[in-house]
Amino acid sequence: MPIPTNFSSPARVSAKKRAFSQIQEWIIDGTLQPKEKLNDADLAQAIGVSRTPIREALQLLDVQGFVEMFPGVGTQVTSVNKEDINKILPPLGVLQALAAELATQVISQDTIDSLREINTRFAEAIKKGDSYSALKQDGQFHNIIVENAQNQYISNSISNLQGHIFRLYFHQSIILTDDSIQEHEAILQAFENKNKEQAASIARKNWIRAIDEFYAVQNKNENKDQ
Amino acid sequence: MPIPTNFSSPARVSAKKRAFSQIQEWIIDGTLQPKEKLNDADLAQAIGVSRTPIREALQLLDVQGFVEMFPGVGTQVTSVNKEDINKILPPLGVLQALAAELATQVISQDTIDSLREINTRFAEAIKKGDSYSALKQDGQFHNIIVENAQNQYISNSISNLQGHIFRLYFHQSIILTDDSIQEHEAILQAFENKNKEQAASIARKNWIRAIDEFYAVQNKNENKDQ
DNA sequence: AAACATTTGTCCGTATGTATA
DNA sequence: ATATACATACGGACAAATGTT
Repeated sequence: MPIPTNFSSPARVSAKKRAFSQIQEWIIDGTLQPKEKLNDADLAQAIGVSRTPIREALQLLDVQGFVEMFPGVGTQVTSVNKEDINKILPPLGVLQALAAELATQVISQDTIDSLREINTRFAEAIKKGDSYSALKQDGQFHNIIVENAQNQYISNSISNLQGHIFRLYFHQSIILTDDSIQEHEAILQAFENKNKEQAASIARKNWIRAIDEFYAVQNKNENKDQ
Repeated sequence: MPIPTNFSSPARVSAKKRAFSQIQEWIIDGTLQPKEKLNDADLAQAIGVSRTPIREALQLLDVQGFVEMFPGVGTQVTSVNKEDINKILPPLGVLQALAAELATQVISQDTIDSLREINTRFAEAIKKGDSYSALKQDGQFHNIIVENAQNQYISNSISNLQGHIFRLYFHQSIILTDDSIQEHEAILQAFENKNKEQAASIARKNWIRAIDEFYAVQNKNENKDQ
């Protein structure tokens, strides 16, 4: 009997991309733990491809900072220091602020309206305590702004950082509070007023504030941090 | 006769890294022209390695935006629109500003002194009209600041953008003027005064100003720009 | 300290898929 | 439209390098 190839492939997707998405997902959701050593042969067998696409995927993950490759030695999942939130949010904040500033000049009222809808769903998710959904809505909100900035260099830089944010979420280092709801609305009003400085300022604050909140929660949950 | 492999390898370096550096250099200096189609086999022969490290190098260059890979079709050097300077400098500016802000709190007087020396060499290069040397000194100046910010996420984002700046230089889209000399000194003084807001503000201005100068030169050299 | 075992880095062959005649 | 030629994506094997007993 001939081998039933492509028995259940919903869409044409390269082995490399499959490997990349799968490994990234495993890292973000914690299936692959920080510091865990990655063996390409094992991964190849697990995902059902050869070592080549695995290696290629790992190199991309290396560039994005999800794994660390030591040439000739091995590859391991990068450690996720919770304090990294202090390192990720500032650059993400200034880039998002820049994106908001640029978007101000070109964003349409239609887009602003749909952003407002997203913010409504975001608010609902927060109220329900569905933090995963909240994070996704929040991500979509900001992604639309970034798209409107129409700058590939900004998009690339931001998307690299975003992956790490999601990962920190799965490590319970990030919380989203209802302060964000009002800030989102304030950004939208700045858009409507074509006030780019204000849009940038609020956008940056919106990201930086998460650092303080992170530590507030840390101190509440733990007697001592360090 | 056996093939004399590694006839002149000064240091142990992987084939992949050699391929990456070489191809990137060729793209930046214009040996490989924008829109030029890249063939793995040809590159492999030219560099003296097999196709695998070539492919791996091309994927990294793809992530960095130097080449564009069309799966199953081919790989080509990305086109370099001179207007891209408008897109690269703003994110680079805000990231460099952030780096300067963070560096302010930790930079030592020794480091400031050596930055001052670099700025002197930068000034000399400008006076001599040696724009390549000027660009390198300028790059080193800012790299030291970035290192002092001690934030890997910022460093990564910046280094991605920096490569494109160098490439634009080779396409005659970038000029450095002596305004930068004073601005560098102003940044150093802000460091000495521990004034992080000022350091950030000047650093950003230092990068953004290049956009205006670019257009000033454009308008001087051309009668009309599109 | 030396030989072993494991894993990585590299090579090259092949098949799938794309563009062209 | 079919067939042809070609480049790419992937697979599997070898060899160099590491660290381990």
